Amino acid sequence: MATIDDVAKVAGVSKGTVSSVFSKKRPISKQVTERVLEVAKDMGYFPNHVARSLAIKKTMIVGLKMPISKESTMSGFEIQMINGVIRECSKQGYRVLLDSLPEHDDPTQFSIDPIDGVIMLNPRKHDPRIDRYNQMNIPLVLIGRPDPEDASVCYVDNDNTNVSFQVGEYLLQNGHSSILFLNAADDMTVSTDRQNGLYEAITRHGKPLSSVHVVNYSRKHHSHATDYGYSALKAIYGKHEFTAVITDTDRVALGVLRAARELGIDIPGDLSVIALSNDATLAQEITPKLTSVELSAERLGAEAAQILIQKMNDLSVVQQRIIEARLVIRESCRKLI
Amino acid sequence: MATIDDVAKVAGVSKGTVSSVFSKKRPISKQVTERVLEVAKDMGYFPNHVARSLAIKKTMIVGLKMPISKESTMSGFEIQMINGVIRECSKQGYRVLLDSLPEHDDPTQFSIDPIDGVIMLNPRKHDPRIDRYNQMNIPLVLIGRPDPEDASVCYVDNDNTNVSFQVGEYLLQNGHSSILFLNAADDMTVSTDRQNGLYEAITRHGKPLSSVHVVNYSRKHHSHATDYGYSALKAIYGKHEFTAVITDTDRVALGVLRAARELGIDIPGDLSVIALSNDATLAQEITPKLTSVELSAERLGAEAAQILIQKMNDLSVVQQRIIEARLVIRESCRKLI
DNA sequence: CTGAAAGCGCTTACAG
DNA sequence: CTGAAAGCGCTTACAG
Repeated sequence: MATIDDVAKVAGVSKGTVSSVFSKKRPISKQVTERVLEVAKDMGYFPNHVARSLAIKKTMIVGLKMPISKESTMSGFEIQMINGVIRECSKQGYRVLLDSLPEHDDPTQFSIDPIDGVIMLNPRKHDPRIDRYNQMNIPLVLIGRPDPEDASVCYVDNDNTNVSFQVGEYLLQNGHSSILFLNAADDMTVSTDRQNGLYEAITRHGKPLSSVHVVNYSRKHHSHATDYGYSALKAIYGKHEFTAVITDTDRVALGVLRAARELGIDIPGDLSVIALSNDATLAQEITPKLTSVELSAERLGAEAAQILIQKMNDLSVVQQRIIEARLVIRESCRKLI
Repeated sequence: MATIDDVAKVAGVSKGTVSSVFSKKRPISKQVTERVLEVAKDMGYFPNHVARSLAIKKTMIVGLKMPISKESTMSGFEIQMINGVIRECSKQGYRVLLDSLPEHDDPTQFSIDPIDGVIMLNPRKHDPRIDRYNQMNIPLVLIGRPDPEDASVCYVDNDNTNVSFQVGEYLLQNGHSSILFLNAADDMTVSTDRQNGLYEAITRHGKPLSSVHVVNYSRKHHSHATDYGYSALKAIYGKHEFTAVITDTDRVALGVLRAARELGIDIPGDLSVIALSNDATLAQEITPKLTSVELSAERLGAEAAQILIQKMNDLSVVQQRIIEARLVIRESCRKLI
C-alpha cells in the first residue's frame, strides 16, 4: 500500500500538504489539490486509519460490549438494540466494534480496544467492568441500570419495575390471582426489578406473594428462549395452579404456546399469556396475537449511542434516561371477571 | 492515560522491556516482570491498541460490510450470519467491526477501515467494492456468490439455484403447477439464481414458464418483510391463479399467513406455502409449522470467517465453499395428487 | 536477559 | 497557501 510519503514524493509536495488535501483541515490551492488527488488515485493511496487514529487520538469507533454468551445467539431484543446503536452511530459517522471477546483474567492479555467510547449491554450486579472503563478513561453508557445505583454513570433503561407492575395490575384487575412468571436469568438486574414490580402489584391488591410462581431462565437447563417457554410450561403445568403466564420475551411465549397446544390448553380460553417483549412484528403475527409490552429496544440502542457521542465530546456529560415502555393489549389474555 | 514510556521510567527499565513484558515476545526475568506489572497496575496502564496496530501492521479486527439499508433492520438471516461470524472470530481472537457506513463518492472521504480483512454480505452485480478491496490489498471473503463469476475471489454461499430447483421439483411432484414466487429484491444475485432454478424445474416438467408468477421485493413498496408477504398476497390473490406460494423468507411467509387468515384461505388446504428461509425456530413455532429450506446462515458466517482468517495468514488462499441447504418438510404444504 | 534507536503512517503547531 | 519537523505510543532488529 502506498503511503502519504509516497504520494508526497511523486506529487512533489510535502506530506503535510497531502494530509491537508484529504483532511481538508487547511486550505490547499486548487492546482495542488488536483495533482495530489490524481497521484493518489494512480497509486491507489488511501489514508491509513490506524496511523490517523494514533495521531489525532481518536478512532471514531464505538465499542459495543456484548453479554458474554458463548453458545446462545443474540435475542430479538439485543438485535433491535444493536440496530439502534448502529443506526445512530452511522448517522454521526461512527463505526461500531462488536466486543464479544471473552473476559481475560491475565492483565497482560488485557489490551484496550481501539475505541473512543463504549456501550455496554446488560451490566451485571457490581459489574467490575464499569470501574475498569472509568479507570481507562473511556466514556461509557450502559443499556440497563447499574446495580448498585450510581449517579455518575450514564445509562438508558426501561423502568422494568414499573413495566411488570403494570402487567401485574392488568392481570389482577382482570381477575387473575395466580400467575406463573417465566423471568429472565436471575443474575441480571432486570430480573430483580421485574420481580419486585410484580410483587408490588400483588401486595397492593392484598394478595399473598405466593400468588406468583417465579421461574428463572437458566443457560444450563434451557437451550434457548423458545425451549425455555416450552419445557417450563410442560414441567409446571398441573403442579402449580395459575390462570396466566408472564414470559420474559415473545420467543419464550412462542414456546409456551406450543406446549399449550400439545397439552390441549386453549389460549386465552384456559390460560392467558403476556410477553414482556419487544418484537411487535412477531407478536402481531402469532395466533392468537400476543398481548405484550413494547420495550422499544431500538430506541434504547439509539439513545445510548446519542448520549455516548455527546459524552465523547464532553466528558462531563452525565445522562440517565428512562425509555417508556407500554403494554399493548392484543388477543392472548382474557378477563376472568 | 499512562503510556509505555511512563511505566518504563517509573519501573526504571526501557520501554522495550515493558513491551516485552506485555507481549511476551522475548523473555524477561521474573523480578523485572513483576516490578513492571506492579507499576503498570498502579499507574492504570493498558497497552494502546492503536499504537500497537500501527507498529505491527495488524489490527486483529475483521470488518463486516453490511448491505446498505438505511431504514430496514437486519433480517433473521443476516443476524444468524453475523452470529456465525462473531462466534468464529471471537474463537480466534479477532474483533468484528460492523461497517454500515454509507458509501461515499468523494474519494477524499474514503478512508481505509482499521481492519485486517473483510467479509461482505450480499454483493451486488458487478460490485465495485470487490475491486476496491483488491486494490487496497485487503483480504476479502464474500457471503454470496460474486456476479460475474470470478475464480480468484473467496466466497461461501448456498447453491441457491439448486435450492429453488428442489423446491420447484417438490411442488410439481405434488401436483402444484401454478406457483406464486415472492422473491427477494431483483438487484441481488440470489434472486436471479433462485428464479433460474425454479424455471429449470418447471421446464423439466414440461410446463410453461408462465406457470410461475414472480414478484420481487421492493424497498419502496414494502415497509418490511412481513408486510411484503401480507400485501403481496392481498394484492395478487384472485387476479392470478396459484395453488402454492414460495416466499423469500419465513418472515414473508408470516405475512402471507396473516393475509390468508383475513381472506379466509386455509393453509395448507387451499394454498401451500414454502419459505426459502433459515429460522428453524420460528418455522417450527408457527401454526401450521412451516415447510422451509434450512440455509444454515450461521454456518455461512462462521465458514466465511474461517476462510478469511486463513487468507489473512496466507494471501494466496482462495476458497469457494458451497454450504448445503436442505428442504425440511413440515405442515404448510399439501399434495394435490 | 536488557537497552537505544529507528520505524510504523499519519497530524499539527510553527514558520514563512 | 505550503514545508520541515516533532510527536502520537507502540514494536523490533541490532548490539551487548
